[in-house]
Amino acid sequence: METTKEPTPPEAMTHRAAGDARRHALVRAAFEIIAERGFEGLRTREVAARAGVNIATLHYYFMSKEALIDGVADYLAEQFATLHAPLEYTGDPTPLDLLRQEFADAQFYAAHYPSMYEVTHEMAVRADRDPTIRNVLERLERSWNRSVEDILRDGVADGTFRADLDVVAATTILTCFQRGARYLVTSDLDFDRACAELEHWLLAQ
Amino acid sequence: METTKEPTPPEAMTHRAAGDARRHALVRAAFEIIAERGFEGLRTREVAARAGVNIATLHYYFMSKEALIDGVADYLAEQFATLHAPLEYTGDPTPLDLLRQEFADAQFYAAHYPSMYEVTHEMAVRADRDPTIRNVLERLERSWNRSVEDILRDGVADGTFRADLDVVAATTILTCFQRGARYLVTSDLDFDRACAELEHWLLAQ
DNA sequence: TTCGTTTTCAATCAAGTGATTGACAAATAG
DNA sequence: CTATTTGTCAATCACTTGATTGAAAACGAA
Repeated sequence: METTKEPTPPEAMTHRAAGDARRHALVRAAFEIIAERGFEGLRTREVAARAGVNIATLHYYFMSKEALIDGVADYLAEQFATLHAPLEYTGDPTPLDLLRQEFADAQFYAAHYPSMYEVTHEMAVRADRDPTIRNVLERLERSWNRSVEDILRDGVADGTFRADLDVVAATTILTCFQRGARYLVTSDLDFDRACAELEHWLLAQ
Repeated sequence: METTKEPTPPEAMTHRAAGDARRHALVRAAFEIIAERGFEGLRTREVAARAGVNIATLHYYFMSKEALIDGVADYLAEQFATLHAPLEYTGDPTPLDLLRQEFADAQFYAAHYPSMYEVTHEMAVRADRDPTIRNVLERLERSWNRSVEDILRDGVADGTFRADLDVVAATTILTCFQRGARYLVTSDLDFDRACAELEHWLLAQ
C-alpha cells in the first residue's frame, strides 16, 4: 500500500529540519486525500503510507486525526495567502486592475490548483461542526472581504466606480458570487461573461 | 440505541403503503443524520435505528449505503421543488415580484429548512466523485437557472430591467450569488442589503 | 564513548462498520 | 386453505479504523 517515499530524503538535513519535512509531508498527503475523496475517505493509515511513514509516526507528530485536519486547514489558509495569479497590470494598479486581478485569481485557482477549492468545500462543510476549522475559514473570509471592500472604496473615491455604489453590499455580492461560481456547474466561459457584466454594473455611467 | 419508532403506525395501512412509509422513513432518517454530521458521520446502523428498523431491513429496501444516499438526493430535489416561501404578491406577479420571491425563497430555506442547505452542501461535495448525485444536482441547478433566466428575460421585455442587460450573465451572477451566500458567514442583514443593491443594478434607469 | 532525548516502526487493541445469512411472521395470490 | 411472496430481525462475518504499546534506532550534547 506504499506510494511515494518522502521526496526530500533526510540526508543533508538537520534532525530538526527532517522532522519539519515529515510533518509537512503528512499534512500535504492528508490535503491530497481530502481533495480526492473528501473527509469521508480520509484514513490515517493512507496518510501515513503516502508520507512514507508508519501510523505510529503520524501519531507522534499529530496527537489525533483532528489535529492533523487542523494542520491541513492552516496549510490551506497559507496556500491562499501565498498563491496568486500572475499580475495582469504593470506599475501602479488602478481599482479596475485590482478588481480584474480578483477575478483572475479565482480562475487561476480553478485552473491550476483545483484541489484548493475542493478542500475548501470540504472544510466549509466541516466548519459547521468544528470550531477550530470555522475559525481558520472565518479569518480567511474576513481578510478576503476586507481586500475586496478596499478595492471598491478606492474605486468609488477616484470615480472609477459608480458614486452611488453601496460598497458593503457590493462586496457581499462579489464575494458570494465568486464562492458560488466555484461550484459544480459554472463554466469558464459563463464565469468570464458574468465577470464582464459585473464590471459593467460597477463602473461609473 | 432506538429512537422514535415509525411515526405512522402500519395499522390502517395496506402492506404496500407500509413498505413505502418505511422506505421514506429510512431516507428521512439518513437525510437528518447527513444534515447533522455529514456523510462522514453517516452510519447505516444509526439510520436503521432512527427509522425504527433492523439493519437487515434497511438493506432489504436499499441494496447498499450508496443506494440509500441516492434516495436522499432524490428526496432533496423533491423538497426544493415542493417547498417555497409564502407568496409576497397578490394576483399576477411582475418580473420584479418574481425576482423578490427568488430572494425570499433563499431566506425561507435558510430560516425554516436549514438542513436542506446543509445536505445540499454535502451532496455538492460528493457530486465530484459520484455521477448519480451529480446528475440529480445538475438537473436541480438547470431548472433553477432556467426559471431565473425567464424572469430576467420577461423583465427586460416589459421594461422593468435595463434594456442592455446580458440576461445569461445576469442569471449566472444571481444564481452564483445565492449559492455563495448560503455559506458560512453571510448574515441575513448583509444578504438583504446585497439583494437590494442587486435589484438596483438590474432595474431600468 | 556515554547517556538522555527524539524519532521510528511492527504488532496489537478495541470499537466499530457495511453487509449477509437463515429463520420466522405477515400478507396476498391461487 | 395452502403456497408464495414480502417484510423483519437476531446473530454473525470479514474487514476497517483510530489509536496505543514497547522496543529499537538515530542523534546530539557532554
